[in-house]
Amino acid sequence: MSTSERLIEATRELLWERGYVGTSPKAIQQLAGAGQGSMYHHFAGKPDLALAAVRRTAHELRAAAAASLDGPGTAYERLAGYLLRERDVLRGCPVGRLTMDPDVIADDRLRAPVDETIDWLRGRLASIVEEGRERGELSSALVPADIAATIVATVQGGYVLARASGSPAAFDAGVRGLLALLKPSAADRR
Amino acid sequence: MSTSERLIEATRELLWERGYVGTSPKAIQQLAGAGQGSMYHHFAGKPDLALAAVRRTAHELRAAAAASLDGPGTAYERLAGYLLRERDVLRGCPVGRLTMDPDVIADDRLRAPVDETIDWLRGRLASIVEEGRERGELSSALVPADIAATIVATVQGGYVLARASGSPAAFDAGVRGLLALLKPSAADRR
DNA sequence: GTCTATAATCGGATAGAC
DNA sequence: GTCTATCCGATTATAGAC
Repeated sequence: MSTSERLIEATRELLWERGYVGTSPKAIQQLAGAGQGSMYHHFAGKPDLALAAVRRTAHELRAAAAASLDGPGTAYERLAGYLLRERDVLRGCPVGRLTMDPDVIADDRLRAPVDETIDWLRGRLASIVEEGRERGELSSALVPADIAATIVATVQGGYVLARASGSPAAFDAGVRGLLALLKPSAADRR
Repeated sequence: MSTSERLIEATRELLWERGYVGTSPKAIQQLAGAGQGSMYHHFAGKPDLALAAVRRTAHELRAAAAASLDGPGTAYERLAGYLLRERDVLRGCPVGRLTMDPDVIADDRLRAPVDETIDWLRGRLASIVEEGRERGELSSALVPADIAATIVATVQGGYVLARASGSPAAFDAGVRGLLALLKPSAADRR
């Protein structure tokens, strides 16, 4: 792996673990096994390197979500597949956690990939809910965009609950609760 | 207000805004209008001061939540009251945001008030869901502890969505979606 | 209780040799 | 491309005078 690659991967790791404010160039260099000069040769500075790292992480998250959401099955099954897919729950979401970083939110270039990823996910989930409604798999009373927001929020908030308690159990409980609420009732299958 | 009070209030403010890692003693002193010696006279150091600040914030959050949850009304109405109460959405949750701070999670003393607060909230919400089930106001198919986790997660995750997009709209959408899912259907009111 | 002085280390980067 | 040297301000304190 090239030095530039190692620097980006090290930055992704540290951003996930410690956030933007908590990640120093020195720590990145050590994890990447690269010297200072090397880092500043490949990247303009910390924000530049972070941008490359965040973009890559955002793309990967999108691909992983798409893998769950684009499969076969009813709308409910695909939503359940997404919600129940394996996650490193206690590490949290590598994209969502950046929203709590004031320096990320303050920088439009850094915030953009975060915003776009979450926005894309909401849109994708909304269209699945819409499909479910049309096919009578989900209650027609549901507003797709609202339910999509609820789903993404439950996942993002589930990480908060898990990290607060030090156990993934709370994340799982939140997901179970949501799936129970989404579950089509006999009345909806008309 | 005493110097010690001003230091705690300044720390609460900065922890909310910038997190633990992003908050320096110097910034606290400036915001509090206190000198270094003054701060180290009243508190042992940054962790000690942060602990005092976090405990107070946790207590206040609990009191605010209780005010919504202990009122009159049906279970659904009280849950809706809690979910729809006024919030400084773009600032996020002063307690929940701490879970993304590695130094807070690593320190048991700092994590404890966070864990206890969220745990208390989950319990309080679960008992309201349970009441609603017993009175036939909510579907008896719901598992109170799971729904409670879903509610807290939706709120915590709603902050993430809002901050990602730079607008409170996404938070509101998530809450609307959840309320629609919770809404008792004719079939449940038997 | 509060102030100023001092200090070791880190953060974030630039310069220039190799 | 990578390395070492250097820089300046911030971080997180401690010591001791007032």
